[in-house]
Amino acid sequence: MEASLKDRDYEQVLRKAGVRITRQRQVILRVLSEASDHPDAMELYQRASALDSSVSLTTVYRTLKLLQEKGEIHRHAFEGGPARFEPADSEHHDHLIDLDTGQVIEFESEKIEALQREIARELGYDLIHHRLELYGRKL
Amino acid sequence: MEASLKDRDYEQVLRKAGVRITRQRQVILRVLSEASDHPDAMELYQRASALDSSVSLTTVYRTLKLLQEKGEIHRHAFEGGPARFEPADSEHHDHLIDLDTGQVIEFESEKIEALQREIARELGYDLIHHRLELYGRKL
DNA sequence: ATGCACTTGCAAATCATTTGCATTTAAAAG
DNA sequence: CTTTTAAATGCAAATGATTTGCAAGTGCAT
Repeated sequence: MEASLKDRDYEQVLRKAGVRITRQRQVILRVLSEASDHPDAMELYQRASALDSSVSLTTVYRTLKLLQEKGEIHRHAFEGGPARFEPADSEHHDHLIDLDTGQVIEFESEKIEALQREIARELGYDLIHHRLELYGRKL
Repeated sequence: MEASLKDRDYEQVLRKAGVRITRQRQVILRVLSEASDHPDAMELYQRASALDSSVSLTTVYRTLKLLQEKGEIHRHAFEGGPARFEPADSEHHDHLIDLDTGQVIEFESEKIEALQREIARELGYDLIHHRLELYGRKL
């Protein structure tokens, strides 16, 4: 299963950073790596505690923060709702949010990326990161 | 003063919408129209209550929501901080946030706008609105 | 002037997230 | 394997931003 491969990846990173691999963390890492949607903390908590009832929402939040700091996951605060998460392993991309369903669609545009860097530079800034979200409805 | 002109504008819109012009709202409208930075609710509350101590934070929030619904102001939830507001009268623009000072710089790029619409369409979506924020540091 | 629906301030509620603390546990050391 | 101990956990309470219930106050059409 690809999931266990990814789990291992997370664990390696965490171990290397001197972080203990607890039972709860294993479950959360598994759930995270199996998610292809962009779940929020509560959703992850529900999926995790279904596998192991000893997982608490607090630990989900703490683990998410940890992984975020290690750069293993990305946190997205989309409009009107809790933050949603996704593994960081894929290529950089931005998001289109379906206003009716909340579904998140990923896309990338090197043209836009380039324009952003150019604009920042023109304003005298070094672009550290950006947030580009499109909100739309199915045609 | 330009401020009083804008105040009047806000009042017209609100009156037309059947909204009562209270003393508190007048002060909040004035403070909003005089702001050229992008203040948050607490900042607006402080500026407003300095002019009229009867203004409460609750009313600031209620008025902001009201104006937002009428399309008179824009609310921006930038990363890591409370929402910030600005009058809606100017042209559409996006924002560059100085990571060190929190300063907000406005910019616009018709190229990026066009690309966004194009991307949404390619994904089968009608673009309703978007959020483009650049986070950077002075060169 | 008068009435009443709209507004207000305050306190309490909400929502997402974080933190304090006493208890448990991973995993390094022996 | 045991011991040791700093790190991690769950729970409850705290936070920060914003909203809401409610009793009291007030625009403004008549």
